[in-house]
Amino acid sequence: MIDTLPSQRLAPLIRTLRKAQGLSQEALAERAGLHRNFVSLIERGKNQPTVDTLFRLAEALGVTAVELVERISTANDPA
Amino acid sequence: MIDTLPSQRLAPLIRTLRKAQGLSQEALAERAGLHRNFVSLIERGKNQPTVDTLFRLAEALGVTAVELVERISTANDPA
DNA sequence: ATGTAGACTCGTGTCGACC
DNA sequence: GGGTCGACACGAGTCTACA
Repeated sequence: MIDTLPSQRLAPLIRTLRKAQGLSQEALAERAGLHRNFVSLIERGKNQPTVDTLFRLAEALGVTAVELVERISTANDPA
Repeated sequence: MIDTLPSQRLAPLIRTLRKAQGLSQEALAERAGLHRNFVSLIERGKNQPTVDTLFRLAEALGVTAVELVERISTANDPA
């Protein structure tokens, strides 16, 4: 059973993957066609993305959306 | 390359899976803790869910969120 | 049982500025 | 480079009602 909300598990994962790519929030935002502030909010779990935005973030991070979802679906710490 | 938006590919898939479970929109909505109208909008591609809502829909459909995302990530028709 | 319409609340997502 | 604030447009999500 997963008690934490997916979006809360997604937040730190985005940050981890972004740093693994050596990207700044600004660079990630530009790649994903999003605003810099929004990336900041997502990484801190203040906002959660919609489905389309999730896919754009995944692509910008160089991973598949499936990979993102897999990692926030596991019981272990995704980051 | 995937030109169609994920949310647009998700729409018919939700409907297919729901019918495969023999559920009405109402029943699915109740299971997922959503409103009946919202399910109707999603299945017709008028609205797209957020990440948390996607997970709740997946669970209510008896599949994993990973499975949903896998099927809307393929080049083939997910439904 | 589904689609649609309207009205509503609140969150997503943008933008500029500042720290 | 990142956090935060305020303001904004628009979309997510609820609800009632009708076809």
